[in-house]
Amino acid sequence: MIIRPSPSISTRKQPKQARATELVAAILQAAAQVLASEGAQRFTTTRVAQRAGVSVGSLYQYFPNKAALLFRLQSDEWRQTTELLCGILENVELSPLERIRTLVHAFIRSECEEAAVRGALNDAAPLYRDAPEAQEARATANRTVEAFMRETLPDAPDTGRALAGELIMKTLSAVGADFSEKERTDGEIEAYSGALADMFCAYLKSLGHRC
Amino acid sequence: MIIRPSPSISTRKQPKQARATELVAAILQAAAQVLASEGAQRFTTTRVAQRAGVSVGSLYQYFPNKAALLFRLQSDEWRQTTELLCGILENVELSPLERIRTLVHAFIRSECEEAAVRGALNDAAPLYRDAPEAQEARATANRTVEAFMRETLPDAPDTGRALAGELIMKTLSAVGADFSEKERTDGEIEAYSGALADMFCAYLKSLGHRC
DNA sequence: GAAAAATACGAATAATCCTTCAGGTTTCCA
DNA sequence: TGGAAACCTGAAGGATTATTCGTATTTTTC
Repeated sequence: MIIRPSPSISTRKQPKQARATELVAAILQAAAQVLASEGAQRFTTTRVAQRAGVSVGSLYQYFPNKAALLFRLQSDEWRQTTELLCGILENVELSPLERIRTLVHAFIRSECEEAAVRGALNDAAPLYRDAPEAQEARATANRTVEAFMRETLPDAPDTGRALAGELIMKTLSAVGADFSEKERTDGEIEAYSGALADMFCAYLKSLGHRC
Repeated sequence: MIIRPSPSISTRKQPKQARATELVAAILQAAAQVLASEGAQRFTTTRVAQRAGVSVGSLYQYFPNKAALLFRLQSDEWRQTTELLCGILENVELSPLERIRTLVHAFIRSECEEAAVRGALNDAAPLYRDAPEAQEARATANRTVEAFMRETLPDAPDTGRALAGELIMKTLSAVGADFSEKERTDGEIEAYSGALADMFCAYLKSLGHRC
């Protein structure tokens, strides 16, 4: 059993003036660039500051430590992805299975668009994933999926439904991360997300979804 | 695009005397212990040597660098898992779908048995995964799966079959890794591997497997 | 039993990195 | 306009780590 000291990620200070806001934005942008071009291994607060054209000290005024900076990047990605996916899930014009298909496609494509950043962010996950903030973010995502599953499988027993939701979500995120580790062509993305959607649909049908 | 210098992992020297063989064994055992108890972050050659009761210098006589030691651990796990799974895939007394079910269960269980080591090994993957040796190991695994898929889906077109095989393999390994990140009860393992097998079977059936 | 080969040792090296802090600059507001 | 608050700086501290290499010990060989 691994016990990692959960890094304190609480924000240190909020920018109040315009220049500070710009500075934070510059740092975040630089951080993503460093992550993408140098990898998680060489992701360094000094390097980020240098790339942003500011001093390290400034960085530490708005991020208490390196983990906080990484978590912020991850958090922003999450928010972006969540919005994308929720929009699809709530689109009542599509049947549940069509929504799944659309969702898988959108997710895989979005993962591949910034493959380098997301891959490196994944490699760095041990640094921030045990923070309470990160755990709560995952819990929120779970609830959305659960609601969708209730709609898709109204007759299935609660436990089976919850399990199916968890499985689909885990599969999507884990396989998406793995898939986006290499650069992919549009054709590959199309084929892969199609197959993944096929698998999910076949599974849901077998669980009693009436189509 | 991330370009990592691929760490040279070629073996440095083979133990020729009995004491050297024992030393290597002690190092490997200690390495697994350190990985499990301290995590990838604090996995250090010095710490491994200390735990093994030998000197760091001795470690570096049989492993050219830290990555090589990690890769050796991963490699041993792979060999072990591969043997387990091949045994199941070649069991002609079971139908293909029964084999899938058995395989998924065995794999998930095996992942969970040494969850701590495998999880940490995963976290450390960036250090060794780009080595040519690691890439070749993955290629070998692919061929086994392909052979099985040919048997399971004799009528499907080649491209679709290859994709399905890749998808199932990726899903299994990615989801297994994610699932084993927390400690699991036997019940959870049973339920989860059952659901995963259900999903694979439903998918294969939808692809035209006659059952 | 002595030379050679293999093995073991571990202090020292060289490099990297996170984070702080004392002191200067800019912006705000009354 | 002047003081307070916010902001920015970057050299330096403190800590960790991967790896080497000169030396000492053990085993093998002849």
